[in-house]
Amino acid sequence: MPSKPTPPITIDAVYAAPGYLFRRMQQIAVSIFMEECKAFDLTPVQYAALIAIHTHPGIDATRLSAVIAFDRSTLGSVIERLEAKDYIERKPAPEDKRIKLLYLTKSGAAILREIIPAVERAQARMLEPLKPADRKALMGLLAQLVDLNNEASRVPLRAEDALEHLGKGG
Amino acid sequence: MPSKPTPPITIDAVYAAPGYLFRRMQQIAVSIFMEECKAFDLTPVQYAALIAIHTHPGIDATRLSAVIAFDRSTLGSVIERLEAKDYIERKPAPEDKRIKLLYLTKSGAAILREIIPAVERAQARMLEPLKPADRKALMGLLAQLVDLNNEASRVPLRAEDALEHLGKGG
DNA sequence: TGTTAATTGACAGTATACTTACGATCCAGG
DNA sequence: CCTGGATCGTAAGTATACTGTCAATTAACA
Repeated sequence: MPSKPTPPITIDAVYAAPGYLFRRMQQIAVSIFMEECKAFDLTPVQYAALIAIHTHPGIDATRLSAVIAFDRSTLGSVIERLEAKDYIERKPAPEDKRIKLLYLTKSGAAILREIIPAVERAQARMLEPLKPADRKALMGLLAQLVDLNNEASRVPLRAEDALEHLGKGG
Repeated sequence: MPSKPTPPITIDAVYAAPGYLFRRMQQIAVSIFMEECKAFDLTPVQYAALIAIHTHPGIDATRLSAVIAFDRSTLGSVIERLEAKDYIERKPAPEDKRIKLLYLTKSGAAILREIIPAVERAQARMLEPLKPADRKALMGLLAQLVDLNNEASRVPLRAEDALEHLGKGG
């Protein structure tokens, strides 16, 4: 059996690789999001952070990073930018001097309400080329895969654990 | 009908959004790639660039960016790093003083051969949690979606067009 | 209680991505 | 031949991501 040792080293293997397709799809998704939301000066990451703070007012940066599965280091600058735009504010926590609690400002709540239709349009456009049944199938499989691979990423999603500090945890 | 105007503004809507899942899956994919390939000091992007140069020796940076659908500006620094590691070399094109042609060095060809098993392991690990039939279904749908959305991204893939300069185009 | 563990936010450094702009160069038309 | 438009590489500026480190602070434990 002379053929098996060396797989063909060509670009076509890359095109079909899961990692390449995931990267490509992410690029496309960001591009569509930015296009639909260009009137709002909000990136996908900033949008997710705002939503999370809206859902969990008074959350701190570390827990926020767990709730949206973003890197904590990166989140620092994201928060800075949101604060500079006056969409959120940081308040020191009385019981723990290390922590700064995050809250939406009125501007932040307002832009969130306004941007939602654009975001929904963007999300719809990403899947638009597929037939409705295929969209469902793809999202189902992807949600499954992301969930099952949760621990493989450096910043696993901890949607539940992160909320105990707010007194809502079980 | 009082209920329809305002969709619920919660983090759960984000978790189910295509854009969020694509971003999350990309994070996971990069994480797995880096873990499997940490012995080689190559990022996914650098790997794809090396493969593309290996497949199309003498390609220039602009065409390379089209072949792997990477941003041209970003690619400049990627090429710099690959050159610094002595994996590729840039040679001026005699017929066009603007262009620099890209070639793999011996080190570049060697590391490519060595890293391939690790890359294959990484690609397999990304899909491992799914049943084989589901892996196929997911990859099929995703490949379809990426292809149909090709023009939506800032840097559409131009696998074929990019090669005409090499005298192989039709 | 006092030392150690762990946690939090911040920073430095590297690597993608994208936008815009600019000089050098090539090409097409006149 | 020469001017305008296109293309090439490059750079500056912004925004994610991740690694590693650090000081301050808190918690845990002997």
